[in-house]
Amino acid sequence: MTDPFKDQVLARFMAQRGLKSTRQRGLIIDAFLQTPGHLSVEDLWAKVRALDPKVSVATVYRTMKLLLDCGLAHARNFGDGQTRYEAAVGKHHHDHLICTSCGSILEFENDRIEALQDAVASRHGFRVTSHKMELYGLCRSCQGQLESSAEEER
Amino acid sequence: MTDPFKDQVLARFMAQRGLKSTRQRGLIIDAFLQTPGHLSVEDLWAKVRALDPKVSVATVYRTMKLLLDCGLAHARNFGDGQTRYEAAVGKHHHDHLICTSCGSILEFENDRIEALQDAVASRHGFRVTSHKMELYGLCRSCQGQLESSAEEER
DNA sequence: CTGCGTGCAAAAACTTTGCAACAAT
DNA sequence: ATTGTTGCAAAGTTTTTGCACGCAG
Repeated sequence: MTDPFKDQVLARFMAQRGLKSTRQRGLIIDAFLQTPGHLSVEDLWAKVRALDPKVSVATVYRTMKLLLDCGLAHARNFGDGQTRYEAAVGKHHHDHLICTSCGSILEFENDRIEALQDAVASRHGFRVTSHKMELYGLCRSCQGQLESSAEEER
Repeated sequence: MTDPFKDQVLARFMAQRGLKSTRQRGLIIDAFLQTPGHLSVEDLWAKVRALDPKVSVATVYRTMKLLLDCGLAHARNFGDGQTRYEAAVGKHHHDHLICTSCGSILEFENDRIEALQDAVASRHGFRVTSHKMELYGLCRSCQGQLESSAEEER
């Protein structure tokens, strides 16, 4: 693993629970942490199999659950049938703009929104541990392609 | 159907596409629109079967896709394996606070957050058509219950 | 009539699990 | 040695589909 902080998070988590560090876990976790973006288990499995064709999907699923539990990964659901995973540490929290036409995903972060979220939550007595926010719409280029209908500039 | 507006939306949608109005669709759509909250297909199917035991799940799935397409329903994914549906019209847009301990869901709306979302989107050239936002954490009562267990340092 | 809609069962797609062999501590 | 881990295949879940029959327009 390249990042000493993640390394430590993981090491402590595993030590606390008596988990063992295996070759497969190493492969999967490295591949996951080194890949930016939103990976499905299928994606990740493909990457890992390139390094070791014997690793089974089950192990990938099990390892992702591990990363989820220790907070190094977040799960996302963008509406196609698959759960996608994203590295969670070493990167600011961010949310997503998703183009419903071409499927492209743009990330953004906005502290003011986060602050308002916390405010809303505490108003309801909640202690927020995580959140997700997705904005769906048309990206710039897809808007251009659908230009046939009249529209105003801003 | 009880709501003349939804009625019209649906009627127009179906007319445009040459879809037919059947007893099953009526049952399913009525049951759906009359139920507040976040229904899984299973939930909805149960309600419909109480009225007509012969309706199949397949029809429920097919009808929900219909409602999704015409904008009368929104799909949600709260992280358990099921897609949940929620009536979309005649109710302000709202977001969700989800308790990760007891699973309770609280709805809220916040115009300032919405305004910021739009601002962020247009800064990226997006035209937003919809969004979802979910805050995960502990609700008031679950915070109380977990008070006893001492917090490990991180 | 014509074609869309329905139920049923089979099939898909995605994830989880039981189990015996295996590896890390 | 002991105990957690893996691969494989079987089993679960949730959702989709093919088909022949039925029903709305």
